[in-house]
Amino acid sequence: MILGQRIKEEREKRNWTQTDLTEKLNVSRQSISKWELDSAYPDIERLIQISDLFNVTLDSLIKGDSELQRHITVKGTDDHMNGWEFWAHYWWIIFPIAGLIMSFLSYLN
Amino acid sequence: MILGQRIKEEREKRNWTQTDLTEKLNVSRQSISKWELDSAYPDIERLIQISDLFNVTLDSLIKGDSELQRHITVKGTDDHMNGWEFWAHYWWIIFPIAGLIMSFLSYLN
DNA sequence: CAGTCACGCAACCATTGGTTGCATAGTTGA
DNA sequence: TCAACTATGCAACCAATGGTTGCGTGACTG
Repeated sequence: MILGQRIKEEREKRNWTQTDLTEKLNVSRQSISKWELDSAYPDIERLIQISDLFNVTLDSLIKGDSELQRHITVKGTDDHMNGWEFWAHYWWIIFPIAGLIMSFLSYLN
Repeated sequence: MILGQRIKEEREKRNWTQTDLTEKLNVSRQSISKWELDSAYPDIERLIQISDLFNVTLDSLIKGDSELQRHITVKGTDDHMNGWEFWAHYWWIIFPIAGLIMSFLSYLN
């Protein structure tokens, strides 16, 4: 579980102490320590508070998902995708490849 | 809390019974009933399983967030990013633009 | 109307998240 | 150098709650 790591990360990014978080989330400092050490997990209500406080998605907190990783997940579990979905997923790789091919063709000219 | 509603929604969308979910998630049928009635919340590990099984984001499950809302949130809260973060975020757009510029330059040749 | 399916309710139990209190390491300043 | 303070981790305890088993009920169905 990556959650503890992520919470600590976001906290330190803001130069907050665990005690600082205490006030913002209304829990004891120990709870926060536990969360960060993966010795316990915050309950759902507090998870929402945390994601709101840090302005990050729950997926980013819990799964450590970045946008990119998320696409991979979707891809791995999508049983079938139509043409449009394919484009929506892979335009970012098709685009530069197309660009490179174009430049190569121009070069041949 | 919207979670129960969302789970039920995704389950019924697939015409699954609670018992069907039982096998896929390795919990008793009662637990699932409780989740859907907001009489209990699945623990984090199972939440991840659920989001993977249904192929939806955790935010969508827990907050009821749509993709759109999610993007707005993410975008609106990025406070500052250093050079590297910028690259990490935007390489996918810089890449194809570079490709297009290259092809254009080759064309001028 | 017996059998079955899908689901909710109630009671019990075990897990675990949260709290209080104490210990430790690092830092600061007289 | 050593008290004082800060930031964090560890241990023990307790209450909350998630999960399970067992039972009840309404809706179909042959």
